[in-house]
Amino acid sequence: MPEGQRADARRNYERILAVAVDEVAAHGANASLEQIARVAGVGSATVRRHFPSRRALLEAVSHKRIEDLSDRARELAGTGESRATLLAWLNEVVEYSATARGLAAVLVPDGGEVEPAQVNGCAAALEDAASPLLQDAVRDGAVSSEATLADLLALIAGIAMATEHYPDPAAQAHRLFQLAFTGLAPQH
Amino acid sequence: MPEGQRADARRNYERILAVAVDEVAAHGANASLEQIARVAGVGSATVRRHFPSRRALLEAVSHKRIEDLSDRARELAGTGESRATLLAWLNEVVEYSATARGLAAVLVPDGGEVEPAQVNGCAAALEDAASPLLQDAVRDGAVSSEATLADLLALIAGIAMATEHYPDPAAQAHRLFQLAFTGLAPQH
DNA sequence: AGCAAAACGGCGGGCCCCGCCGTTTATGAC
DNA sequence: GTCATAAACGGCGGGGCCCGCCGTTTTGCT
Repeated sequence: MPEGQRADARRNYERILAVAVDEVAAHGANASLEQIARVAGVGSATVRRHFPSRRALLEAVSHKRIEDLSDRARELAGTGESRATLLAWLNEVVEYSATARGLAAVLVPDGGEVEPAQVNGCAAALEDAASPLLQDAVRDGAVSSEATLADLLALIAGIAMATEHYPDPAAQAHRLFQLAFTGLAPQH
Repeated sequence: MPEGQRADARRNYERILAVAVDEVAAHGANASLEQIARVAGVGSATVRRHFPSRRALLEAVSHKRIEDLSDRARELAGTGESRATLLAWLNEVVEYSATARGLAAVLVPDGGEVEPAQVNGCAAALEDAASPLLQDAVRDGAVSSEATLADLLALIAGIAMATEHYPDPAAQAHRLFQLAFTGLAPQH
């Protein structure tokens, strides 16, 4: 949001964002932009001015949650047994991805990127924040050294997408993630 | 496809299905039904008559592959070391899910189901066919007894969805699945 | 050949996204 | 307070999509 923005524009931005949070929660990442405009009481062009793409809107919708998760990762760093700490944080990502619809979509590429190198500030922020957690767990030999945070986040996003329409999405997402974390068929 | 169907209807069905396979491969599970009608040279109502929902179309598109995978599971049953056999089959599912777009979508609920109990003949067919592979691996203690085939297929579907727009979707999907299979942080 | 029913496709309705442009509104300078 | 300017607005049209409808066409059987 640029400096020197007019007050009315700012008000509209906040209003649209608040409505978008609710609409995405109700209808998922494909919630109608025109419906968001209607509910917010603005024209559809106004929605587009503030959020030039669906992805931009979803990123804004998820921004607070991504900040919360990043803060949480920083809180957890160095606080306990490394494996359990990492798992606790990842379980919070799973929980958010499964309950806050739209988050999974911004954690992975959506095919609309012009420059792959410039995408995914959202995932990058989470990776940066959780990097110490992963490093501790790898250093302790508790976690596969091959897994990157990008892998972990993509896996969680995929699980959230696959379970979105299950009767209890969050429970199913946690179940699948737990299976993957522990390993479906670990080698001894 | 009903018995006693007219020859023209049959020809249209096959034509639409052939075009749908290509369009879904090119554009993913959300390929436009109208575009499929145009390319097939039929009216959009004809597409709907033969495939009353998008899911029905995707299931038909994926039918051959699901049959192939089911056949493959039956071929593999009892042929070797149980863990490796199961993994080989699952890797074929990963490969198909990542390269044949549309398959992931039919492996999980899509929110449109009226009766949950009647859905997912596709996943059920794969589960049935691969059940002996999983049982062997569980019996041998090579695979977690908690994982069901429904879990495995949902996980693979999620991975395919999350990696769909990566530069090399198949490689990324295999990577993520391998991590999950071996375990991100197996307990000793 | 005639008939009945299956199968067809064009159309309208509603919705969505997107770009456009005349109108409105907020802001800063005087 | 006034005025000018540019930011911001919203309505509209275009194109696309999905869906239901219904008159027309086509097939297959007698």
